[in-house]
Order: sequence, then structure tokens, then C-alpha cells
Amino acid sequence: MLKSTARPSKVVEEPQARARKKEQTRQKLIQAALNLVSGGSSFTALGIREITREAGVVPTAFYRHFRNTDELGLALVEEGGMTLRRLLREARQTSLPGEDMIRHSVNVFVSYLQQHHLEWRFVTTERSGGSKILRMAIRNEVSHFTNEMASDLRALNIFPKLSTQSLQRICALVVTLMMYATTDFLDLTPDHPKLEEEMIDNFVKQIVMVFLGGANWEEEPSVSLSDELSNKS
Amino acid sequence: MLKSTARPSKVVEEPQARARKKEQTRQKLIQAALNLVSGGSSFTALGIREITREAGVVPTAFYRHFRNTDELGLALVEEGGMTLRRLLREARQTSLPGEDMIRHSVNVFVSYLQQHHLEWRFVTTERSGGSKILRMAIRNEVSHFTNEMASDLRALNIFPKLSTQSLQRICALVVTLMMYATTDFLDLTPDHPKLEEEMIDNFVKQIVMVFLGGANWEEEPSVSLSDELSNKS
DNA sequence: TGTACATCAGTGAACGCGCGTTCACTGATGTAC
DNA sequence: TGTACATCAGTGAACGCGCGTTCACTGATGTAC
Repeated sequence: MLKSTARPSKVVEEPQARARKKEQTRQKLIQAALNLVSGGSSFTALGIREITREAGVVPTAFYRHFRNTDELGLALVEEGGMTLRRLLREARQTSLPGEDMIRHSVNVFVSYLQQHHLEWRFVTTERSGGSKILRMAIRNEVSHFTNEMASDLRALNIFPKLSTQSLQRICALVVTLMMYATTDFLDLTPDHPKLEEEMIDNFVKQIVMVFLGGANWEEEPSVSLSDELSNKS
Repeated sequence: MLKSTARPSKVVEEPQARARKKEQTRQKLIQAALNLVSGGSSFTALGIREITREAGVVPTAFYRHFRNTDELGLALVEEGGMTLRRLLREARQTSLPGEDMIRHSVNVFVSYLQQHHLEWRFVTTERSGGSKILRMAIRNEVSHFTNEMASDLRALNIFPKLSTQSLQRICALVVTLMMYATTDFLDLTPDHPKLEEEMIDNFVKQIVMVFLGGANWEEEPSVSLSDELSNKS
């Protein structure tokens, strides 16, 4: 009786010891690619033999998981993007509007960047340099992210007067800054904490400036900018 | 006597037929690399044989001009950057302040982009994906560009109340947007003129928004943003 | 329960190929007298 | 002016090497009875 119950329970607990092992190898391959990219290689230049060597499996094992390196790249994009979205969403929700929220979000972002620098090196590199299919996948991920941010800002009611389009424009702007800053942060050496501090401060102020632009935006912009400029000068 | 004058004059007109020929080959190599990059390859992945084949010279001829592909990359960065700076500076000077200047500059930029898409594909790709030495060279070029723009804006006296630091921040912001937009413009297929129009319009409005933020910027920002937000909402 | 068979993730040898780099060379261009 | 020599951009053969991919394989895991 003990045996007869043990068998089905084993089926539930580890229904496919084989499948689990396979997934492990898959993860080893993904991790290996990330390690290599963080070592300075461009992902596009990575080879199957290089990756499998790093992963500690035989070259041909690669084909059990991916047809080619592009397919591995797509897996990387998916894994990387989701986590950050969840994280930053939390950051926005646990904070008050205004510059403090921005500074808080930026700090969350930068520390996340440093923790997951492997994934991010990959994403920022391939956004402009990868194969067309990878570029598109990354942009798709980025625009998901932008939309989420826009709907959060809408919920927070920070810019009640703005149209959805303008709100999305602001978010796209901030996300652009973020992606761009990523490259710079990733090239930071840890022995210059002062420089990092300055970069963060600059980054925060840029975002504040953008929000300021959003707060003063009139939906008929060509008039308002001229007004603003002539009023202030 | 004719001969004796002919010789020195020949020295002046073409002092080094050899050197000229060499320069021609050098340009052929550079152009070949650009062609290949525009064909979708990442520059980092380009090989010496690939480049020389495209250029129509024998592989070993490469070493007469560059020690390796990185050195060729540096040459590319220099050639590309300067031209755009000159062009955009002219665009800023032949136009009036306000949104029109922005729209005009953007149009100059986009049409330049399409004319020199080879160079730009290279610059935007390698800014985040190239070897460290290339990345640094490109950032250097970009910050030159930012500084130039800042000093132009200062001369135009558009933001009389802003500190130099804030002015430079604005310019850095705009340049970031520009670099980022480049990747998107380069992936445009010419059969969607409507999409291009929308992208340009969006781009212009983002810049206007940034300028608006700059016009409303107070040098003690943490106060002003909260003020703005509470005033407007 | 045990036995006999199927599946399939990972192995390891082998292939043809293009790579970067070396080397000795050729022949046009440049220089000295 | 012409001649004799130096320079050096580009050539072409050769090298050793790592690549992607194929193939038949092994042996642990899964399944049917």
C-alpha cells in the first residue's frame, strides 16, 4: 500500500525527471550566453561552440534546445523584460508622487541594473545591434513597459489635464532616457562612487525636467512653446 | 624650361601619386565596412577577409591601413560625427527660435540620416554594442555634439535664466532622444510615409516638451516640481 | 511487481569551410645623382 | 635628362585553428503489459 501511494505521488512531485534535467541544461545555456555577453562579447558574435563550452555541455547538445543563437536571444529578451516591469511597478506604487517618487524609482532601477547587469548588457546592446527579429522583440518589450508606466501615471492622476497620447509620449521619453542611461551605468567601474552619484542625480533631474514639461504642456503645443519662451525671456 | 617648371608644379598638384592611391584604398575599405554594416551585419562581427572582399582588395592589403578592425571602427566614428555636427549647426542658425526651429532641425536631421544611413547604422549600433574603445570614442563624439548645441542655445539666448549646467542637461536630453530615435528611423521601410510622418511629429513634440520643461525649470528643482504638480492638478 | 521496449537528452567523431595572420614577392612610384 | 636604386601598396600562397552542422551512438528515464 505504501508503495502504491508512493508511485502516484512521485508522478505528481516530479512527473518528468527527464524534463527537469532538460530545463536545467537550457538554463545553463542561457546563463552561459549572458556570462559571455557580460564579458564584453557582442551577443551577435557569440557562437554555438562558445556558448556550449561555457555551459559545460557538448556543442551538439545546443540543438536539443534552440535551432540557432537567435532563438536563444529571444528567450533572453522574454526572461529579462518581465522582471524589470514588475519591479518598477512596485517601486512606483510604494512611493509618493513628485521628485521623491522619481528618485526612488531611479534608485530601484539602478540597483536592479547592477544586480542583473548581464541581462541588461544584452538588451541594450541588441536593441540597436542585433538581428532584426531581436530588435523587434526588444522594442515590443519596451513598448509594453511604456504602456504600463502610462497607465500607472494615469491611475496616480499626476497629469490630469493631459491626453492619453501626451501621457504616453512622456512615458516613452522617460523610458528612452532609461534605456540610454543603462549603457552608461553598465560601463561604470565600481571604484568611482562619486561619478555614479552624479550620473544618478543628472538622470533624476532630466526626468524631473521632462515631467515639468508635461505639467506645462498644452494640447495645442505650437502656440504654448512660443508663449512660454517669450514670457520667460 | 617648360619641363623644369612642369616638374615642381607636378610636385605641388599631386605630390604623392602613391599616397593618393593609398588613401583611395583606405576609403574603399571604410566604405566596404559601411556597406556590410548596412546590410545587417553587426560591425563587431565583421571580419578582415569579409571587408577586403567587399572592397575588392586582397585580405593582406588591410594591414597596410589598419592594425585590426577596431582601428577601422575608430576612423568611422571620426568621419561620421563631424559632418552631422556641421550640418545641424547650420540648421540651427538658419532658422528662428521656437517650435519651427525644432521642426526644421529635426527635418534636417532625418534627411541627413537617410542620406548617410550607413554611417549612422554603425554609430548607433556600436555606441552600446561595440568594443569598449569604440563605445568611448562614440560617447566622446556625442558629448562634443552636446556641448556645441548648448553653446548655440546659449548664444540664441532661448533660456536666459538657466545655468550652464541645466542648459547642458537639456541638450544632453535632446541628443539622447535623437540617438535613440535614430535606431527607429533606420528601421523604417520607405513604403510607410505615414508612419515616418508620425514618428517625426512625435519626436518634435517630445523635444518641445523637453524645452518646455527647461523653460519652467527653477534652479532649486525639488521645490518647483512639487509646486508645479500641485498647482496644475 | 518485474520485464521488455520506446524515447530522447546528451555524446563524440568527423566533415568541409572561412577565418586571421605570416611571408616572400612584384612592380609602380619616388628619390638621388 | 636619364640611370640606378629605394620604397612600399598590394599580391597570392600557405599555415593552423575554430567554426556550424551531420551522424550514429549511449544510457538513463518513461511506458505498457
